[in-house]
Amino acid sequence: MSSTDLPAYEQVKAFVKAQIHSGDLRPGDAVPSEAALQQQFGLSRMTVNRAMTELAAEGLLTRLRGSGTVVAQWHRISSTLAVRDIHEEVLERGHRHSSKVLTLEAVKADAALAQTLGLRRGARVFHSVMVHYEDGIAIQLEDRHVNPAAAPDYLEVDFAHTTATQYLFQCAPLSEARYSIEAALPTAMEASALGIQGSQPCLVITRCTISGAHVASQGRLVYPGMRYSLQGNFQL
Amino acid sequence: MSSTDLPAYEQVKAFVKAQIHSGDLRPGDAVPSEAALQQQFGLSRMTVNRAMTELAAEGLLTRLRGSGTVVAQWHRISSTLAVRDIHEEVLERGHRHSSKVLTLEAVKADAALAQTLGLRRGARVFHSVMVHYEDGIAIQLEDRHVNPAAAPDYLEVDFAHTTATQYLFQCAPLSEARYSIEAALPTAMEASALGIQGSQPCLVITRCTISGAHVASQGRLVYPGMRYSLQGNFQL
DNA sequence: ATAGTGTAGTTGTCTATACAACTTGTAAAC
DNA sequence: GTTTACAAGTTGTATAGACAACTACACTAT
Repeated sequence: MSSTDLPAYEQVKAFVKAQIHSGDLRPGDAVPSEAALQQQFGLSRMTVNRAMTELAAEGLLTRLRGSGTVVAQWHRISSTLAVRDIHEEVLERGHRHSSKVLTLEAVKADAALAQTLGLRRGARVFHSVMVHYEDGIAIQLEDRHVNPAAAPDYLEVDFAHTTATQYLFQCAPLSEARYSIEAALPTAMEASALGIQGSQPCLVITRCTISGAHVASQGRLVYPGMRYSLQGNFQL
Repeated sequence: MSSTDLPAYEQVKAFVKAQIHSGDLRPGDAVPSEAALQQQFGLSRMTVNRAMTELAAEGLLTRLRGSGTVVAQWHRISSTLAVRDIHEEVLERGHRHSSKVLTLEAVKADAALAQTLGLRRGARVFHSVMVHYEDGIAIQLEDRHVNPAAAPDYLEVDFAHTTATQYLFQCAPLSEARYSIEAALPTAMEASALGIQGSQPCLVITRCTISGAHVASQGRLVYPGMRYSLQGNFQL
């Protein structure tokens, strides 16, 4: 019966969004109180409250108990950078994925690595280097150091049938991650593995995943700049 | 009286999070139903429902009406890339911000630009190029094309007292944005403006902001790779 | 065996109410 | 004028109940 089939709280959200959208409500402006919206829409306050609470969680509104609700100053783009398996990612694009293991070994941690993994210097850590291909073209080089405490059998894994990300997800559930994205030139080794020239800029994602108390792994993901870009879309 | 001062629904969230955290619940595993948690915690269903709904919104759980709740397969990193003013950003880091306008003009749109801005070829658009400095060091080159429909007085703005982002926010509230992040070499002009060598890789963010029906602006933001990195942190 | 039916269980939404915590402005007391 | 006290308005949280929409599974009739 209502205009559309959208739930009532979604309609309230859409209404407020539209007003921000159109410039009717500008950052800093006061938004009608829940009581006002409740009357206007003929809904219970809980329903209106859900709408407003969600908009606040999305970052569009700033609410203050006792004072009121205003349009937030900065609209955030929440780029959901997925920590996910590149295998799945390639398949989702409808392409064929393959990979090659270049290195799979145990090494002694140097000072820097020991610090990021939370181990003492000289501790045994696993090291792997792999290249991932999309339809035969190299798109990612994955240089990873793994904490043995998180994945004791890392060296025995058959990476023809699973990927490092997949395996690590299984044996060390993700609880926190830190990453940094920068532009850099590949090392000579990386350039040759990716089949590009050493002067070609690459997107480098350095990622550190934490599982419970352990730092599970530290990875350096190198993407050829010409073949890859991180994309995002932010609506409203 | 409850263990902490956290609201009940937050305690339920924390409980489920902890189980995922510890590996007690793994991706794909079934999570207790709302009815079960309701009994276990002695809460009403609405309270438990709020907890679970929020966890689902955060991407930790996947819920299916009629079927149940399972731990989500991929934990998303929501990197909140803020569409915000670089001026504020620098000040927040406790540094000094300054900028220089290199170009501020009206030009005729070529085919590509006309398409992204949703105008016809040859239409009048505004074009600005600025360099932003943090404590005197160039950190961003901002090359921007603006739709006159969104900001008619763009050429008259005094960019000594305001920034392009700030001004555009005022006259064209943001409703949607698309962006792409890639590594690339700067053009000769960009390199000299930033005071770097043309062979130094840069992080290039191409951003397109949409305000209502108009595409308000299209920008190319170039960051020297050695001086800038996008950082993110994802907890739980 | 197969198709259809029904039932129990699960999540999605909504209501009406209640109280708590907080802000703001006004009025009273000093 | 300054401080205090109070009242009205606002959001945050929680409850108990209700119905709808959907799934999964067991059971029945064919």
